[in-house]
Formats: sequence, structure tokens, C-alpha cells
Amino acid sequence: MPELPEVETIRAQLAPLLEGRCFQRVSILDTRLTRPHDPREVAAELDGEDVAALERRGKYLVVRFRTGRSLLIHLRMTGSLHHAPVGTLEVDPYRRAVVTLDNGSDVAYRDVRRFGTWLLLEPGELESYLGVKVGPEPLGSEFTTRFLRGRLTARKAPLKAALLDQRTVAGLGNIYVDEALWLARLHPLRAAGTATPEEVRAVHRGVRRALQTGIARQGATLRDYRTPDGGSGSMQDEFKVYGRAGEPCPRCGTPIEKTRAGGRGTWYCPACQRR
DNA sequence: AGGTGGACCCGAACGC
DNA sequence: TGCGTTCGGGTCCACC
Repeated sequence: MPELPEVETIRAQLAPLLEGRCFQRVSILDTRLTRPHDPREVAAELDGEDVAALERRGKYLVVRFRTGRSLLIHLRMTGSLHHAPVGTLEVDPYRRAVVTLDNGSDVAYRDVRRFGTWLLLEPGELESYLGVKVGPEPLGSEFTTRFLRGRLTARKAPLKAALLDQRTVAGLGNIYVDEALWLARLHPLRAAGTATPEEVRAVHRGVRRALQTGIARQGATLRDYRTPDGGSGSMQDEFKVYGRAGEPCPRCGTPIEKTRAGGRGTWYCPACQRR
């Protein structure tokens, strides 16, 4: 479940290894990865591209090439990237692609459940593509309390569903939404449009706090998530509510409860986060 | 139009 | 022990 903090950690670690390097040889091992495009054609198009920058938008990893093209990588649930010297990659039945760089190293893409996607965009296509998919960066200046209020008012969907909508704010997933709502002391099933300006402000703060903590801890390693050097994150040790049903709320001691919101397993404190 | 639920995928956890 | 069943999660899409 790579969410914004996990993708950002991957980006930060991989950027100095990729920037200025050339994709010498690309092999795509899973036909699903580039659907609906032919993986052999995409691999051939990527061969020889020079990396200008590695960026992130929401949960998307964006490889920007000197040609102006960009490769949009979405890890979905179980995608991960691993960097290693050429010839040292171990056999992995879940490897879906390998990029050999021009400095004698490989970047291997692994994805157990095969939900992840690689999309090659031509120059100029990136902005319009992302524009319809994702809202503002939660840690950027465009994500203001005012903007969030505009996105939440008149919405009847549960607060959690509204925050999982990537157009409300980019990068939140199941884990960080629960953590953010606990910080904001708001019930995940509360209708989004009923939040007062003061409560929206608390959500705004909670979202930022949860994500900043996640980045500082290099993400949460529950099962599949690894940093490109094979390391783990430690955010799982900081979870206040996620996955902690029955355990005491760190704020008031009331046992954490589990419910369902937006079709997802949802954890909250029934005392701190009243409906 | 906005909201909801199923499909996609597959290992892990669970139930008998 | 060994099997079958259920679960979960991000996003898209069909349906209300």
C-alpha cells in the first residue's frame, strides 16, 4: 500500500541514482504492466531515454526524460522498486520489469498482485493527464483549508470516502486517511459536507501531520513495501489507530474500533472521533 | 451528478 | 495436514 509517504521515500532515494543516467535497456516481463499498450513496444520506446528528473505527484512516480517524455509509474498495492549492481539481482518470480542503466546498475520492478501500471506519455501530455486524476499536493501551497472546504462542502459521502478521492487531495490511501482523521478527531463516516470550517481546518492539519510523519519515518512497512535499497519504513510503529482494533486509543485509552467506510477497513476511536 | 459496489489480482489468514 | 473460502487494497467502471 504505497501511499504518498512511501512513494516520496522511493523517489528521494532513487532520484540521485537515476538523474543524469540513461535507460540503456528496458525489459518488461508482464503484459498487464503497460496495458493497453504492447509491453515490447513500450520497452523499445524507453530504450535510450535519458533521465532528467524523478518526481512525484500524489502516488504517481514520474520519470521525466530529456526528450520531454515521461514515464508514469503507479505502484498500486504491492509494487516496489529495487536498485542493485548489474548481475546481482536475485531470482524473483514477481519481477515485472528491469531497467538497466548506463552505469552498470539495474532498477528492478516487483509487483506481486500485478495492479501496478507503467504509462509512457509524450511531451506535453503529463499535465493534462494528471490534471484530471489528482488534486493538489497535500504538502504544497495550493492545498489550503479554503480549497479543502470547497471540495468537502455539499458532499454527502463519508469524510473518509471524500479524502480517498484523489481529486480532493493527492496521495492519501487507507492508512493515512485513518491516521489523519484520528488527528483531526473526526469520525470517518461523518458526511463530508457537514464539517464546520473549524473541523475542516482540523482535517487539513491532520492530513499534513500524518503525511509528514510518514515521510519522516520513510513510510510504513507492513508486508510488501521496501525502499529501493531494500530497507523498511518505520511508520507502522507510529500508527495511532490503523490496524489496532481493541487496543487503547493513545489519547484517551478507549479501545479502538473497526468499521467500514468507503468500502475499506476503517479504524477510529469511538470516544475521540464521535459521529 | 454524485455515490456505491464490483472487478481486477493473488498471497495470507482463516475455517473446517 | 490439507483443503476451500474470505479478505484486502487503489483505481476504474457500470449502475443506481
